[in-house]
Amino acid sequence: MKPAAQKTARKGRRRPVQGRSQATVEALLAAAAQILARHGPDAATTNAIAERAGVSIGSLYQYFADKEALIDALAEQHVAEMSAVLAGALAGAGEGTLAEAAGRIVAAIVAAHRVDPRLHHALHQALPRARMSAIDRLEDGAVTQVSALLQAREGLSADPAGRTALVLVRALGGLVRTTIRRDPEWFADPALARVMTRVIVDCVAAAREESCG
Amino acid sequence: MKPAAQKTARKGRRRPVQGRSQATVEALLAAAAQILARHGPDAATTNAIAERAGVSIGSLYQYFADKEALIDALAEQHVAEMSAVLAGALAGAGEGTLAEAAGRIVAAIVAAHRVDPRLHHALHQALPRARMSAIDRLEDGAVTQVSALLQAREGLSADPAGRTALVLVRALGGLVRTTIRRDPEWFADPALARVMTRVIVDCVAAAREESCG
Amino acid sequence: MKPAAQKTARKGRRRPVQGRSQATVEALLAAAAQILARHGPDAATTNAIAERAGVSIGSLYQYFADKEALIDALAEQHVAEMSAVLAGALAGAGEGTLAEAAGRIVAAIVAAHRVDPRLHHALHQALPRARMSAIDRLEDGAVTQVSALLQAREGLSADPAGRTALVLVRALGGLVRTTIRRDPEWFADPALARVMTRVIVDCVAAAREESCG
Amino acid sequence: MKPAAQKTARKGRRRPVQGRSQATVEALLAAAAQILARHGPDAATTNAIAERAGVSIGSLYQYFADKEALIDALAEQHVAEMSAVLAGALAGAGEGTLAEAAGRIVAAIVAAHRVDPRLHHALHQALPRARMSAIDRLEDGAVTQVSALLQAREGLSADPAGRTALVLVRALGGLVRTTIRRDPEWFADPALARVMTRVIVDCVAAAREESCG
DNA sequence: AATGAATGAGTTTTCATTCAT
DNA sequence: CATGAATGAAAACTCATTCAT
Repeated sequence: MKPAAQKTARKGRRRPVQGRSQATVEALLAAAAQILARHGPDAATTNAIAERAGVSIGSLYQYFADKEALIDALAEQHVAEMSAVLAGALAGAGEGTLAEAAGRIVAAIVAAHRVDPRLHHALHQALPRARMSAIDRLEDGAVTQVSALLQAREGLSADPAGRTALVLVRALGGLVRTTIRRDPEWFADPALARVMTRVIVDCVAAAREESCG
Repeated sequence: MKPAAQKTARKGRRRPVQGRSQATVEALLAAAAQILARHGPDAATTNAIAERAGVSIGSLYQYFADKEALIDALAEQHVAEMSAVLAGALAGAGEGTLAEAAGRIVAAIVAAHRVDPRLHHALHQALPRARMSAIDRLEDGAVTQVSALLQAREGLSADPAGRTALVLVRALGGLVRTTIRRDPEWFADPALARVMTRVIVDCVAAAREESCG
Repeated sequence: MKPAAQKTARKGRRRPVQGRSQATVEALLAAAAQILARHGPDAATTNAIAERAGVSIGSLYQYFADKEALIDALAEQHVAEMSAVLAGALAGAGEGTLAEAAGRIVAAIVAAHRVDPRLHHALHQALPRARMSAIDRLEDGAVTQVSALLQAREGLSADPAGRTALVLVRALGGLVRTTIRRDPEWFADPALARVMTRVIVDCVAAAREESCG
Repeated sequence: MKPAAQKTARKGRRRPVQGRSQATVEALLAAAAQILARHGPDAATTNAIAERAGVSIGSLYQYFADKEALIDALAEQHVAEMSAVLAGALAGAGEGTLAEAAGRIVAAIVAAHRVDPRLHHALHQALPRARMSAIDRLEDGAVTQVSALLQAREGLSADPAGRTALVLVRALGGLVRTTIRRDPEWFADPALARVMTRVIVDCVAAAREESCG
């Protein structure tokens, strides 16, 4: 199911089940996340990761087929965390007026990006083009959820709902990522959230018009 | 004036004066762009670049202090091209109704990203956080232009105009970049342009309300 | 305490703890010494050193931050050996007549230079002016010992003793080094030792006169 | 006759006879001397030398078969200058008492080493072992002159005169070179000259005793 | 399982030298 | 003859990966 696990399994590495192994794997992932976030992709060598994890380089290869598998697993983990935050924040997001709902969607996107913005950026840089999949899947999940919400709330049909969700997630995601990198202090500004909310409301309105008209 | 040229000079590499040299430099930049766009940052080794340029590795170092200087120069060039396209497309963008103006802004952003989307993405990956400056400067230029346009057309004051421009450029830029990477065929769809135009119109309306109200 | 070790540590190379590592480091130093002595500084490339040591190039960099650190460590080792020989030969050198003492000093200097004359010369060539320190420290040590000996034996005060020791060590050192390089066979000639002994006796006499007169 | 010239001729480079060529060659030698003296052997690349000489790299190879030939020629030139100084200072050195003569010999050695001490040291490092010849020939010349002087003045026979001259030249040369590198300010101290003079007088006395006894 | 020493292919970079203009 | 762009062999150094202990 999990591609990283598949790959790991494919090359014959065991999936960790026991406590000690589990701890080692977690230490490695945490070390990789830390180095990536703090020092960027170039600093994230396998030796550096193992050292920071307090583990021998041999142990790293005990649990990950190669460096790629480790980075993939980390991306997977990070995406799962962001997804969880997103899903949680989006739980009752459909209630109230459209503006209220939009505000909650915005809050959810922002909250998700707060999980580990620097790691998020580093993974964007580190993941080879071909396998941006982990991060792309995050986006897809967000789109699906937002689309479902739009259909349920606004009675939009699948197509305009999906397209609108896609536009919203990508546009607001891009805005959030760039802002978090370039003006992290402005990121907390409620004015930004207001603008984003407005964009959602308008987009939904546009979709409804298009759909009905 | 050009930072890349400055750097090159600073480290003592000759600036090309003869025709032959000029051709070599251009071949190197073109080769780097091609490899970066087609095969990603990891494939862009100095040897590979020199080889594809049909030039010896020594020639590469005749004109660029190191690999970084070459990538910087390429980023500079690419950003200059995108800026030129953007500026050209934004030239008479202020005319007509707001919707028409917005449409032209969208067209400009799209046109700029059409210059070399894959290279653009590769540069995003290749440029370390510290030296994203070239690409960031492109964004800043776009923001400045859009902001000026808003002030001139809509009579907005500097602050809301600048903030609105920032939001628009980042949001639409993010949307465009992701879409061009993941759904390049959808990129040409006029529906996408329509949504983006609508977002602009609404954002401007919001800014005007906030400003006047 | 050992600068070379410090440097190695500073740049993050491991210090050898296991027996295997220790053997590798020794093999590398021996190989470097051999190549330096037999073929000169230009032949002492890191690859050549690793190869002659029967070790991969990667192993060299496991233990030495860079080529400079390796050469420094070798110089340190060589100087330590020469110092040990010198100190040993100088141990009871103060006994007997002045002529006898002088003879033993000469023997000590000669013995120290016999340790590895060709390596000694190669290090002189290989060490940049700035980092001749290792070899200079050897000279300083010799001066200190000879100076102490003169003060104890001849009752000279610190200043003339130090100056005389400096002159003797540098003059005889230079003579020995040049002779060992250009006329190695003459190096063993007792006539040479006789002349050197005579120089010492006379210099000491001169120092005593100057001091007393 | 001149080895460097031979080599140059052997590989088919012309010997410069015309004014312009002569000037180019001199500029190249001067540039090489300057770089060697100021920045050491590693900085003395052929391109750097040509550039500092204000001449194209091609011109360098017009007059010197390869880098070695250039360095050789420079060594030749430098040795010739030192030889000239030495010969001049040694001209009437045989007059007066032995102490006076010795004083003049010392002055000659010192004067010769003053020509360009840093270049002298750099050449010592730069010249591969096999071809120290230029500098060695300087030493040989000094030995010959001092030996002749001893024979003429003191009536020594060839053997002890030669041996004594060899010892003196090498010992004092070594002393002078080390001192000029490590304590350049002390180099001018008349006390140093006094000690050196004393060494000569004593050595000569020893040679006479040995010869007569 | 864990360790960490060892590996070596692959990268960046330099510099003596050539040769077309 | 002079020029300087071009060359490419070779050097220093890195880092993912293996394997003996």
